[in-house]
Formats: sequence, C-alpha cells, structure tokens
Amino acid sequence: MKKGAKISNAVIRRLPRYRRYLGELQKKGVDKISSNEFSKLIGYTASQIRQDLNNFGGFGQQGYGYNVKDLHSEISGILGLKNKYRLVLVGAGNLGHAITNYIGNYRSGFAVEGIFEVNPEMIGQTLDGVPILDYDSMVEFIETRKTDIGIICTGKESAQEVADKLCFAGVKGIWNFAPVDLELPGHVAVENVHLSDSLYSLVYHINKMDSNK
Amino acid sequence: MKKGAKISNAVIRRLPRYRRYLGELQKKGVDKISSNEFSKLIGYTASQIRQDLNNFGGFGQQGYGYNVKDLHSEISGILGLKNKYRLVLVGAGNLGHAITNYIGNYRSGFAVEGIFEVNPEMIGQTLDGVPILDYDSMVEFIETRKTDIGIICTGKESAQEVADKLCFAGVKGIWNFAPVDLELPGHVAVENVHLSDSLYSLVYHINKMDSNK
DNA sequence: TAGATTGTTAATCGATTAACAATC
DNA sequence: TAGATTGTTAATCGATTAACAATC
Repeated sequence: MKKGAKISNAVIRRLPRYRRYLGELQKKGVDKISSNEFSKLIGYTASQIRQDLNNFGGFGQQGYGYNVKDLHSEISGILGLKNKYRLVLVGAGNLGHAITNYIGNYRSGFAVEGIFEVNPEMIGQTLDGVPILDYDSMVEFIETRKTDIGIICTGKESAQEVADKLCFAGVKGIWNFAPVDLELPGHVAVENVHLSDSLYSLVYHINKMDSNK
Repeated sequence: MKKGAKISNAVIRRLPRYRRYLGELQKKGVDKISSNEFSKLIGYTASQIRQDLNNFGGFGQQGYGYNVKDLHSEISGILGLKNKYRLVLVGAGNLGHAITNYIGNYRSGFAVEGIFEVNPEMIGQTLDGVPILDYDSMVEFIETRKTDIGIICTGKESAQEVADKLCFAGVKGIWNFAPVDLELPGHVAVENVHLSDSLYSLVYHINKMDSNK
C-alpha cells in the first residue's frame, strides 16, 4: 500500500461496492476481469476503477486485467475485514434487534457481545443469543472485553451521552443510528446511518421526477 | 424556486441536515440565524450554506440573516415533506419490523399501509398495527391504494424481483435495504441503505486511525 | 444612514475522465 | 512479437470557497 497518501472518502465509499461485485463474480466462477468489463458491470468508468485501485497498489497485470479472487482479498485487507471485531449495542428496541440479528447472521468477523439497556424489564433477557445487560455496567464491560465498536440504537436525546460513555470506555469507532451528529474525540471514528435523511432524499427525487414529466 | 437548474446530489443530501438543525433551533426558540452562525453550528462553510440555499431561492434577508421558522418550512417544501406518502414494505423480518415501527412512530406524513410476505405463517398477523399480507396480492394493493413508495427489506436474492413488481405496480420510489444495486426504469427513484457498506467504511477508518498512531 | 449579511460572481480546489506510455 | 490492458500523467469537469457588490 502506498504510504502517506491520504485517500479521499469518495474512494473509501466505493471500496465495499467493488468488494461486493468481486464477491459475486467469484461466486459465479469468474477468474479475471478487466477494468473495462468491470466498468460495464458496476457502473463506474474504467478509468475511475483503475485510479481508485492504484491508490492502494498495483493489483492488476498489463494485458490481462485483474484476478478476481486476489482483488477481492486485497480490498478485504484494505478495509480491515481480515480482522475480528467485538461490538456492543446500546438500545434494545426494534432497530437494535434488527441490527443485532443482521450482524449475527450475515457478518462474519463481527460479533455483538452485549446489548445495553436502561429498561429494567429487558435486562437479563437475550436477543438472538446476545445478553441484554444493565447500561450502568457498560464501561466496565467494554474495558474488560476490549470492545472495538459501539452501535448506538437509542433515541436522539441520549445518543450523545451514550457516545461519550463509549469513548470514555475506549471503543475505536461508533456506528450511529440516532438522528444526531455526535461530537467525538478525533481518534474515534464514526459512521452515521441517518434513516430519515435517506428517506427525505428519496422523497425529493420522487417529486423532482414528477415535476419533470 | 429557480427553474431548470439541475441541483447536484451533494446539495440534496445536505438539505435534510439543514432542516434537522433548523428544527432544533426552532424548538429552542431561536428566531433568526446568519449563515455565519449556522456555519459554526452545522459545520459547513457559510459560503456553502448560502450557495446551497440559493439554488432554490433567496430565503434570507440582507443585513439580517435567515428566519429559522421560514427556512425550515421552505426546506420542508423543497424536499416534498408537506405531502403525504403511502408506503408498502416487503419482508416482515427484523429489519422490516424496525423500519415499520420507525416510520409509524417518528415520521408523520409517511404511512406504511401494508407489509408483504411470502411466509404463510406470518400472513394475517399485524406488525405495529400494519397488516401482513400475501406477497401475491401486492400489485393489486399498490394499484388500488396508489402507493407512492416501496420499501425492500428482503434478502438480496429476491430484491430485484420485488423491485420489478413494485415498479410494475406503479410506485414512484424504492427505499432499498437489500445489499444489491437494483436495475430500475428511469422514472422510479431509488435510495439505498447498504448497511454493510456503511459498517465496512467505519472499519476502514478505525484501522486507518490505528495506523496513524 | 451605517452596519450587517445576503446573493452572486470569480477563484480555487479536488475529483473524475481521458490519454498514452509502460509492460505483461 | 503483437495485442491487450494496466498504471500514471495530463486535461477536464464540478463542487467548494473566497470575495464583494447589492441591499435590507
């Protein structure tokens, strides 16, 4: 990997998509693909594909193209998907349930080890085999288990306070589903999933299309 | 609103965020805000805020700033949030449950009217008061109810087939939670929520930060 | 009116696309 | 070797930022 160069976020956001398509190709038994063929499939220009990949190294071979399996593996490595991650989730509501289930069933390498709640009626139960624990015990849990990632599935009112606690306890990243922009120390990564922003953006495009008729 | 000008997607994606902050300000009883004050709050440059807003019209007043309530209302109008939307959801799993619950409880103006499933054991039940119906009856339901938006909460295997059916039945937009890129006719809007892409992007940043230590 | 702040034009920056020499 | 396709530099395009005249 090229050292020092700072990669733009636009590139990073395309990597999982490259990886996804490469996974599908692999499943179909495709061995190699040229940037041109890949372009037709994934919808980015061949030029962009080559530029993107060359941020991280020369994974192709002139006159041949890219080896599908190797490239998939390289991108997995770049993203950090060859490591294991320990997670905790805060907020045992419907969304928390869905995310726990999603990770448990579909994301190998990621394990939700504890779900934290304030509602005493839920504490002690399990969700998809993951224990629901007292929110007050979260910091100690994270410190002991060396949790990597905290997932916030609370309402917006408590999200910042939860984030503060997660950071204090030492998580490296926060996956935030609450509709707020969290203030975090610079060394903690954050990724927001703002569902309503996404829905509103969809609605804008629906209306735009209508008005273009 | 300026006619004809095509607004970039980057601008559209900032609108919900502007609106969210304006809503908070309104709740706090703030009447007016300058682009400079807003900049400090929201983290975009004052210049960008003014540029963005002027894509749609001159909502401010020289020497004064922007009226919080009016601007909130204008942005709601631009996004199309003054209309009502009828939705259906496909896939009554955990994620479908969470999304139904989320829309029912937090998003006024949006109503999930039916949840469609293939699993016969679920058909006939309700989820948050919304009936779970036979997937085979979906097209007729959408045609009758003039459904605006279809939400796909199925696995990736069936997502495209569901999308085709939604389009055939006449929805204007699709909110897609399945990890695939759907092929849709040009007049149907789509918004993807690719959870794993989001998680992978987070993980990249976690590792990047580690390596910068 | 004077001061403040917008709306808008111009300058800059960054990301995408095109071109082509290197090379398998 | 000839053909194909990458890696990489250069050109273009678009988005962000800066500057300032207009105006409340």
